[in-house]
Amino acid sequence: MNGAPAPPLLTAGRDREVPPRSAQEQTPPTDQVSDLSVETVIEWFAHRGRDLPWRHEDTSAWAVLVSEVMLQQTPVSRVLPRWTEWMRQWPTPADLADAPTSEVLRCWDRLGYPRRALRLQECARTIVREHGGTVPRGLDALRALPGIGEYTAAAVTAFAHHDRAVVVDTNIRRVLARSVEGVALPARSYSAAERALATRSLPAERERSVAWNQAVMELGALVCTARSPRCAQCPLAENGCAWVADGSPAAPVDTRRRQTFEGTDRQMRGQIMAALRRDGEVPTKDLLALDPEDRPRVERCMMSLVADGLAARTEEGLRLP
DNA sequence: AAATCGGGGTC
DNA sequence: GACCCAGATTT
Repeated sequence: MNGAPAPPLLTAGRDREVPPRSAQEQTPPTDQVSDLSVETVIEWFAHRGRDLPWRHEDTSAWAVLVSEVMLQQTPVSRVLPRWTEWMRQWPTPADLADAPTSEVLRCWDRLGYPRRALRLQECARTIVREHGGTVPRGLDALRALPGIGEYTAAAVTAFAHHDRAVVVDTNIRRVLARSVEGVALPARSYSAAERALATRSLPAERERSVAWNQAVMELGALVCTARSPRCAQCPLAENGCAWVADGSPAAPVDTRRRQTFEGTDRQMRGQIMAALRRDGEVPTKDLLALDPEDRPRVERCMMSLVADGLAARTEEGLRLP
């Protein structure tokens, strides 16, 4: 555990400003979150942190895992009602394992990336089959579960099992990029240098590490936000934030452009899934009407949904699996 | 390393 | 209209 050799400490993101260091420098880098900052952020969280249901003491490890999967690329506000209904219907892994997949996909509703719902059910089945129905401990065992990657395995370890783990999500990346590196935004892709920074910023003591993970993530979600950070309310602003100390320099303009959603297969798949959730079964002719101009696109998306296990073929068209 | 995978709120 | 959101998986 944590046995991986530390990546080169001086590698920085492509678009990072890094103070020049000589190549033969021997001393370990000091750029990390100070003990005082850790205390300050944990204290801030105690007063300003949100009261989210999956943070309650009596919430099961499984319920925490479900929340983490739902929160992958999905804002808290949209997860809240879906998580509540989901946990009411399927409180344990065994409950979800036995549920009809069509109902699972309907309850997932419009959370997006519905393959997450399929993987969550597969995850439940694996937990029942291989772990006696209880969420396993340990990063390796968690990572082996469907739909559980590096982040979610660490989050479940920290927030469900209350063990020490290096949690790095988009919020934590941003807080560390600003407060330690002094840059407005982290690079688009997650680097080994960032993992190393998060690792050396994590308090050694178990209980404090859990509190830090929770608190710094919340700070990124509520204060150190991507668009217009509320530095006036930030406990780090006058307490060592490198970005504020630097005069809050703007992020370099990003010339790359993201794929527009309109007209993509993703949008079409979403429309087909919406129709299936509503009617259960939909004739092909009705699906083709979703884009009369581009029949190949509709057929391609129907094929991919079947291949993903999100839909099944009927004589007429598609139905929920 | 890059592409793909939803959907909606927000600026 | 572009960006963002407690990422994972595949190529």
